[in-house]
Amino acid sequence: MGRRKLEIKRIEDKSARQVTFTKRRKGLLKKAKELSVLCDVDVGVIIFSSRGKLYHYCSTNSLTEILQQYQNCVAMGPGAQTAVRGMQEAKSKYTGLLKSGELLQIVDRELGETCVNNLTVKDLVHLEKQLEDALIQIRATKTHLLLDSISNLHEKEKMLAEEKRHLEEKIAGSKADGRTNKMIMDLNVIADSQMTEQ
Amino acid sequence: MGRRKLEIKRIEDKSARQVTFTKRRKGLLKKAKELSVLCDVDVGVIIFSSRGKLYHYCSTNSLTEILQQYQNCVAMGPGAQTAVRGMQEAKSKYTGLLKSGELLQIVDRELGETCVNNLTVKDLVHLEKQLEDALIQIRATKTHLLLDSISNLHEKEKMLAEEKRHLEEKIAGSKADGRTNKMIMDLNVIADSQMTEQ
DNA sequence: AACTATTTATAAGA
DNA sequence: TTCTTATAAATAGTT
Repeated sequence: MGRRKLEIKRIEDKSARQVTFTKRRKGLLKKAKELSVLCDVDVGVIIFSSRGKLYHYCSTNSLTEILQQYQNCVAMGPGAQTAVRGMQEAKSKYTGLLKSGELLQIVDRELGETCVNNLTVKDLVHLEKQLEDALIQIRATKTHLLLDSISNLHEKEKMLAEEKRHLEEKIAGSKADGRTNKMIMDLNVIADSQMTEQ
Repeated sequence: MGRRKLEIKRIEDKSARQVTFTKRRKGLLKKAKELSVLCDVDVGVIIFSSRGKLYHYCSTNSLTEILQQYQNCVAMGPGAQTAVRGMQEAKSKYTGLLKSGELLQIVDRELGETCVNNLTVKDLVHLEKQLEDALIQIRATKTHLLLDSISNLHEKEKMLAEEKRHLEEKIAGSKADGRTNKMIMDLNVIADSQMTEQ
């Protein structure tokens, strides 16, 4: 839908790709919202730009809610072990920010012009303060990240423990009164209803 | 985009809602795919029908991978946001060197952005190291500048002391044999040469 | 960042 | 339902 028909393959021109990304990202999020409103369904969209910036839409309060539904449905099924591997791949794929000391280059550029620029001790004290403030912020962020990560892991641990308990109860129940056949029948009914649903 | 403009609110007629759901679901998943291919980004879409049936699209092998990335980002949520806000305040306080806080802008760009950025602890450690290196360099330059300044002052002190000694000698001499006029001429010559010197 | 010529998506009709 | 078609919406290339 534009001046020309566009072939669906990676746009090589970086600038054009960025423009298209902005336009289509907006379009996708809008359509997700419309779908959820018009049809009264839960929708979640997650977009990671190549530089790792996140954009998302979620019809409910938190995407986490939808993700949990999703993980209940799917992650339990085929391969839950691949999750960890996938995460590590994603991490190593990340090229890292401020590649090859962009920051130092800037400082160098400023300091290199010292003679011409008539940089004073006062200027340096100022610059020093800026860097110290930046460091403090970085460290605060890092600390928060670590603490949040830890509490997140604790949450997960609790959830898993609870799930385990539930499963154990179910197993104990089915062993106790021989309802195995009934259970299988019920599952088939569920499967059929999902197959006929559009 | 149909025969009529459609208001974006829940479609009450169940049958019409179902038809629209089918069409728009297909459209959304198609657009998600196009976005990921055209712009080379990771995209995940999750749709739960009102009856709990799941539809999804994922640009990578498994949605789980994307979800992990997402949870990495969100995990740092509130804490990081506070840090970012603090950063922005700090930034607005500074003008001067690195015009309009170029340095902090850069750190800000990397750290802040929207509510989320795919920053890991590793990234922060990297950024921290860069800032520390920059600080070391700033301080070295400052020290150098201060030492230079001090030795410069010592030089000047020596020179002035020597001049003083010369002048005293001359005064002593002129008192002895009445060469006062010649001495004044010599001082004028010195003053002129200093004014034309760059 | 706007514009506009086209393509694409889709609401209603058959 | 599925197919068709008129129309709205999205957007590619341009300025």
